[in-house]
Amino acid sequence: MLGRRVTLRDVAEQAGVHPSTASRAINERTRSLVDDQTVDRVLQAADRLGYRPDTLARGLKTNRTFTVGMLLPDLTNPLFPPIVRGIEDGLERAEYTVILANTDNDSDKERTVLRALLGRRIDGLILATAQREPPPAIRELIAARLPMVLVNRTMDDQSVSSVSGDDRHGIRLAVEHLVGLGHTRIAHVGGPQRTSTGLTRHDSFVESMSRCGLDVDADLIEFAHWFREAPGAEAFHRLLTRRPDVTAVVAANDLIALGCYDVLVERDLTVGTDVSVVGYNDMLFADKLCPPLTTVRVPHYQIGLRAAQLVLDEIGERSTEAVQLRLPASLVERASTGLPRDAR
Amino acid sequence: MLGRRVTLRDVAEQAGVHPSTASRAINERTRSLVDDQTVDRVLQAADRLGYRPDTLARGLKTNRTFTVGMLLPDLTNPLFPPIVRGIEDGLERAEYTVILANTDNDSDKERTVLRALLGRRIDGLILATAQREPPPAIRELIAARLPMVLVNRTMDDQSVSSVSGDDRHGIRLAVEHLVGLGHTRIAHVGGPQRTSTGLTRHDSFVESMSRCGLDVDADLIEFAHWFREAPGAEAFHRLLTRRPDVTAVVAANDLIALGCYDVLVERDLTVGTDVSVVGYNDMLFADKLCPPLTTVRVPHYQIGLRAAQLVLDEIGERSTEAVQLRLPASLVERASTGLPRDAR
DNA sequence: TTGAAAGCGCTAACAT
DNA sequence: ATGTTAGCGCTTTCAA
Repeated sequence: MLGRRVTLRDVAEQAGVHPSTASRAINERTRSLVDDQTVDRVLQAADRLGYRPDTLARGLKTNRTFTVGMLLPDLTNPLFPPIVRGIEDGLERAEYTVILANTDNDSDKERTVLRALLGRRIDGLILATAQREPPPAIRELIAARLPMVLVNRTMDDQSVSSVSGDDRHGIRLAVEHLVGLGHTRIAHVGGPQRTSTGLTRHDSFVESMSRCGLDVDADLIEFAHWFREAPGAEAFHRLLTRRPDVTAVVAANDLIALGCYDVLVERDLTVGTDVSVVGYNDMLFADKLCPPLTTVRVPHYQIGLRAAQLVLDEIGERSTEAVQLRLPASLVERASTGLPRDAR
Repeated sequence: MLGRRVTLRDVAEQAGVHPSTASRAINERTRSLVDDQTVDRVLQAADRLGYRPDTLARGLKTNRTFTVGMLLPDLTNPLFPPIVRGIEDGLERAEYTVILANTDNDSDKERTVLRALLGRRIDGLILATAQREPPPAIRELIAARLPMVLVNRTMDDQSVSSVSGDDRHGIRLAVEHLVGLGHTRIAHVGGPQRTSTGLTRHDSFVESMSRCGLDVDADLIEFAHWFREAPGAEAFHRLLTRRPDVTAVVAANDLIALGCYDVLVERDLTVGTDVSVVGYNDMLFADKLCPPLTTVRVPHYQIGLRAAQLVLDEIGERSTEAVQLRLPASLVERASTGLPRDAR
């Protein structure tokens, strides 16, 4: 099976035809050019020998590698596995595969891994690392019209397609849920504002509060440097020190919400009774946390699936319009939210 | 940058040398064959033009694709992201990349994706799906001497290298911890016995119990069909119905432990006080569960890292001996274990 | 309908 | 130290 690779020439020889004929017979697209009987002979020979087309050699000729690259901050962030899984499944039918590259939010590393991906002649790129303002390397690729799709984020320049959840609506659901419970002093721990997710969620928080007739004091908002537990905890710590009267907090994502949990526990406050917490993403095990986290569900697997389809479309046709897909978000109520403590 | 790819010929032309000279100058391994000044000229030209070697074309010639494949059941199982991340990081320095393929524990799918991987001429294979008895396709690859490394699992035939945690010791730590707390009626919800992990953990459970002077009644053991919550819950349900007197359970992994949580909650029993539960893996958020899970920590990232090194070694040298690497496991005590209820 | 020939971008023998 | 040549496995003109 590996001793020596079975090549198209071997198949052609077996079938008693020229390699180019064998190629035509094996490729679905060109099969109609070949006599039916010949097709049969070739296919049988291929089968008998266990022939497997060499994707690379084919790519060298056709200028297609059947590979897309994906840039993401870190696969161990629970947000990404379902997205990646969706992408993989979406690419599979087209016999495409994805090569992942973790950037660890480091722009040097991003450049390096991007370089490696381009060295492999990827046919397209999926970005989960997009900032609102793309770095020069990405800008160049856009200019060069490399098929590209953003997941979970958008760029200010909307000439690149994206698939994300409806963050504006999601945050509104979160705020309305808390207001419905009777909360009025609601805080927001936002994410980095250089990302569209951070910006949109913050923006929607402010808007939704106003819409509910609540003042949004600037003290009620603090930003985490990054969408992780520790920066979330730091931000919420600052906020709570300044405004110990808040009864609820909307976190920009679930990991930041976990950071808020830590701060509350440290201050001997009970999550859900003393202070309500809402997260964002409904990540894996959000339902198993202590207490189970009320959060906004985003269809991550679907996001990945649609992103795969979009990038395949762009690879297929030379000119598709950029689209901004926004999949619906929904609220999942669990035990981390409850009536405000002064209503008890 | 993409308009037309910069090729080695372009670089050679710029530098006023023959393409093969340019190739030698650019490749570190052959650089010494070229005059220093020429090297400089070539490197400068390459830099100026933004040349990036074409990994595929190179692979076609050298019979190396700088790619390894990885078969895993499902990336969204929290066990895998840290392992994959370790593999990716371990391969990076060698400019290798990994292509993931999810099998969903379906042997048909495994064959299909394996076929796709082989079509890409992977230089090696990392298996996270190993059963104790490998399927024929894998057996063929072993016979063909495709560099291969197992992660987190081993095969009965030890001719393939593997990297895993020390399951035998890990389970022993779990049992001793429970015995130390005073438990005597300790159950085990095992994993599938066709996997080495399932088998070893069960085996070590029996051995460790005996070593502690406790009888291992056959009723105290039940197996989950698979390492996930639902099968774990079903198994523990059967067990508890038969033996409601157990005060502690050692689960074959954390997800099975979560299944046990569900069963206990359903029966109005409190995890950690009514029944103690120990998991295995210390997966992401095991510390944030309700209650935080006592479990055995396995260094997954390190497992991935070492696996990457091993497969690179095997790819590099034509004949390395198979090794079975076992990295140390340790117990992490949290709130899901406590004194037996009859000791309170 | 099939064959011949060329070439994708690169590297490795061989020749100079 | 460098150039020449050939070819990895495949597809795609162009001819027949």
